[in-house]
Amino acid sequence: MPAISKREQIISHALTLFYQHGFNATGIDKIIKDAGVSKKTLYNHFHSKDELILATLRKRDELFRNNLMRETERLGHTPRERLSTLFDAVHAWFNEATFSGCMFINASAEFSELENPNHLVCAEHKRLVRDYIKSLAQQANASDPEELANQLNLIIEGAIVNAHVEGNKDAAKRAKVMGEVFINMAMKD
Amino acid sequence: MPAISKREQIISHALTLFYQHGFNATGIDKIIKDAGVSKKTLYNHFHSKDELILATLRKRDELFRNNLMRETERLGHTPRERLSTLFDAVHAWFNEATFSGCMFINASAEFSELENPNHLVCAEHKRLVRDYIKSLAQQANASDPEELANQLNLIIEGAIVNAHVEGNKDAAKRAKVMGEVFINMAMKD
DNA sequence: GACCAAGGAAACCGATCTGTCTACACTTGA
DNA sequence: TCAAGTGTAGACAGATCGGTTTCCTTGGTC
Repeated sequence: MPAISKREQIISHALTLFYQHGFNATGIDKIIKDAGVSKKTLYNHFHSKDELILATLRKRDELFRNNLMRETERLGHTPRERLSTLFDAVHAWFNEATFSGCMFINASAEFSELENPNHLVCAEHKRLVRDYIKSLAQQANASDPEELANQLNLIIEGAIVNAHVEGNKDAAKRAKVMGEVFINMAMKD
Repeated sequence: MPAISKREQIISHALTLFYQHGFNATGIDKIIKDAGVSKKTLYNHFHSKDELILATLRKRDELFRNNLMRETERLGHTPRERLSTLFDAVHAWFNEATFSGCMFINASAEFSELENPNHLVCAEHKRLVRDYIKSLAQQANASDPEELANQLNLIIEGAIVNAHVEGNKDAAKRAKVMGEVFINMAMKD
């Protein structure tokens, strides 16, 4: 058993390539070349490119949410603070050198039918992120945690679009100010 | 001179195909088949697929903004009202049968480098939409029209993502409620 | 009637796509 | 020692990609 399994190796490189160049634009040959595996090995682990895409999206969901939660909780110590530092974590993400938008928004663009399995994973990811925000809102005793989560999530989505389409690296700062408005509204009553 | 020029005919069909299936996933052969023109004709009017994509995005920008402005102004009669009916126009868009997200967000996903000409047109489109909102905010005597436009725009972007990725047809309703908060804040002082 | 630009149909080009297959090397456990 | 499993390298298949070219028709215009 190698230190990193071939499967993980393939997913890891596919992740980078799909994220930077898109799904349709990234060929299998490029993936196996970067990952340093043979085509046979890839097709031993994944029956098709689509299956690889699915596995890649699932991996990205895991990595992304873990990172978001870790950063949010590292920067803020009370639930109330964390509703705010959520935006700081997002800000840090926007300013990573490899930032290329939200992989799930990007995937939804290429697999636009809602029933498409790849698209479904994207919707699921968005739901899970919102669930996390909701749990923070609940711990902070917001008046309507679900609605606050929906609002903050929507603001973050808007900031992501702003950051990616227009290259606005400060999109999260405005989003934070806007978010505070709703956080305060949900706290005072 | 035909009623509809071949050029417009090609752009029109390319628009539908690119919007529904994406840019990389849509082949030239499919476009010429749908448009009912020969490949020769297409390459007489456009030197490359990329040039066609660029022309298609420009056309979409024109059509989209005209429609957004028309609907917004049909539904609201004062500038203040129109800041609000903007969201109703967006709501109607989300509920069109062919809704498939924002074509410019989608294009930015496939052409992710900011310097890519196709991506630049997307950024320009977003700027123009924001300029329109800003002009409404100015007419409504908002305290900081530019900032209000940035805020409402960000909320709309978030709603678009919500509507497309998760298929939430009511995303614009929440966005409207959220938008009103900032509109009221910018009006009272 | 002569000319010409525009378009249509389709062959063709080289490249690339996803996916399959063969041949061979290496490790590991029985 | 041998069999099985896993890997590599890479040829190959068949389709499709963007794009070029050839040949032919059509519809004006002088």
